[in-house]
Amino acid sequence: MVTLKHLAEQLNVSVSTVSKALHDSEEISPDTIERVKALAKFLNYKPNRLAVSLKNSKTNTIGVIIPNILNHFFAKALFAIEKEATSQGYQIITCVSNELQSKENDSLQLLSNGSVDGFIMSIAEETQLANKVDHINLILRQDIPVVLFDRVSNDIDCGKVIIDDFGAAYEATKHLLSEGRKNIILLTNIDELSVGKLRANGYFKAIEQDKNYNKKPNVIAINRGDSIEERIEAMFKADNNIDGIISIDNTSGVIALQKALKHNINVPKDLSIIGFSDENVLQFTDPKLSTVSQHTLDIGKASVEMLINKLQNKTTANTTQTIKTNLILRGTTK
Amino acid sequence: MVTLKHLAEQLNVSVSTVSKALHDSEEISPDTIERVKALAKFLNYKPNRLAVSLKNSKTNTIGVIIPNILNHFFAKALFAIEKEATSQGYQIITCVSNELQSKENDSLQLLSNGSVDGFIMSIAEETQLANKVDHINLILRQDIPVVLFDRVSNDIDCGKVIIDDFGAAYEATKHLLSEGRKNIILLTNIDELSVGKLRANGYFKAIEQDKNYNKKPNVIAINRGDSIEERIEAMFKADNNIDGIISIDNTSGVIALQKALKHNINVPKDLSIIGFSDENVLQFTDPKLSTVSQHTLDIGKASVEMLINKLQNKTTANTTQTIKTNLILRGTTK
DNA sequence: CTGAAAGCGCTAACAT
DNA sequence: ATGTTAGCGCTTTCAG
Repeated sequence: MVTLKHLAEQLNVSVSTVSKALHDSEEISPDTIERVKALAKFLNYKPNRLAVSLKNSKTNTIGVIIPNILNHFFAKALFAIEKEATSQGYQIITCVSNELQSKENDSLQLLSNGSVDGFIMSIAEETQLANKVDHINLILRQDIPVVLFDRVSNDIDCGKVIIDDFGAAYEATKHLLSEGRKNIILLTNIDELSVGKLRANGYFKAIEQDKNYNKKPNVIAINRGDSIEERIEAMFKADNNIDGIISIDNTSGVIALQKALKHNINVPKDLSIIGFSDENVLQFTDPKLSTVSQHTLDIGKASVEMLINKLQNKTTANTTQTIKTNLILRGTTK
Repeated sequence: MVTLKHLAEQLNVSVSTVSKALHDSEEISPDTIERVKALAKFLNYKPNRLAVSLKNSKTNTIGVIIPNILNHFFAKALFAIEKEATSQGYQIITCVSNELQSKENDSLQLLSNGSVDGFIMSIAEETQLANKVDHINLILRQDIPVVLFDRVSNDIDCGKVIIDDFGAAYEATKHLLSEGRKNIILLTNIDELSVGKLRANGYFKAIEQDKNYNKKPNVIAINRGDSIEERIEAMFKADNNIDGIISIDNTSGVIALQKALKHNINVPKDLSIIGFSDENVLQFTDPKLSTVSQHTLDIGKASVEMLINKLQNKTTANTTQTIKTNLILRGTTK
């Protein structure tokens, strides 16, 4: 590896002269600057990032901890985070918590030793269920900024990027009601997560407000480990008057659609379905699923911007940014 | 941040004593070791990774460059890489090339400055099309080990982890032939990639060897930007005697199945379909797609193992490891 | 058993 | 305009 010292020796100048020259310091003669740069280029000199970071006490690196990279929402968020971070001159170190609090804590510990300047993360399911967030607050207390996205906690005082989960589900339900649907099911496999609860509340509120709707809210919560397909099959068998489904996670909607078609239910004539965004599965269905679009790319981008602002002391307050969603009506709604 | 110096001052010993104590050096008295460790634990001391890396000239970090994180194959590979690396005490820094040679090169340059000990990567489409791999060879020449997985190049002399693409497609095609299929189409949207070519060759070979098969091989290559759905619709319209489809990428098979069902073709009675693995879409189809399973997790794991062996000088030769695939017959084959 | 000192590669205040 | 020096946090040789 080529170092400043190498360059200095070759050119018979001091290390500091070389360093200054490469930074276009006023102190150095144009002539020297040119010679230094020429040799640096020739030898493909690249400043050692570790040394620079150690010296400056900043790494230009962001630690990203996501619960599950095989979930398309998080993959997409990671994609956006990587893109925005790179464009702002930051690297990212990625860790996957696998929904486990222990792994989440390990990653936090592992990286909070000078490896990263701050964290962007979405809380593991286990952490959220137990609402044990001390490990994250510990990081904050070490003055390492954290930005939470999607899955957040009220017990953590930090920057947050979320969507209006309540409002999005409320609007989606209202749409189904406006179609005149009389038997609307809410389908969820994220019942215990903060976002799941908020979305369910949006559904409850919309139902409750509608004087003409006679049925009680009806939630089908699918637990981890349960077969989504079987639950949905059973649902259709148990009640053949379902005329509206709102799925608040990113898979059960597609599966419901597929099962409905298999049962020869006419979608959207006799049954409307609205899912929460996962655009990548849309190409696999016909008709195409109507969804609440989460603008995942915006969420990732906003998270990076918020963290970098913190890192560069442009912001000091902890704000919560709400990314707006929109209902995209495709083939599974009237 | 707590440093060795802090501990040393608190305990009235020297920095080197503290360092040695924390490493259980024989030179230090058990008593001192205990005191040092107790304080370190109390203050939650964590060695600064940058300093350690700088000192030791190794980072215990692997640079991972993948073409597209929204492709489920790569997301899964990344998942496996992260998992195995973590379990072996390595961190990963993730970069996404977005199939662009320029971004691939940027990442390589960015990280080859002491940030990582080695790379695991799959070549960007652009790089593979042009077969311009100098930027990768440049890294190798700097003695930074590289392991390539899935998309490789003969012009790069390094460790490689691949599947037997030729053999997998050959076997899959043979299976369709053994069912007595007489009009088998090969569907691909990765026509230009090395793996795509190899798989197509497997198909050609199987067809060629079968004396009873009268038709010529028939490849439908879908280009980037083309609508997969439209191409497949057109395919079914143009020829209503298709009785076998082998899809060698991880999406066109599912789409073909969906379109076939829409055209009321009886799968698998009148049409068999075999895809290349993308287990995550399986839950969305009925019948379930028969696939060549790529064992993506094994690919990721093997890549990490190969790289770490290189890093730890356990291996010196550049080997190519072939992960075996297997044909999983589900609902879309007889 | 413990400590001093050098050095990893870099930056920056402080000479000259 | 250029050089000297100190120091970021750590490890390790060598001296005591």
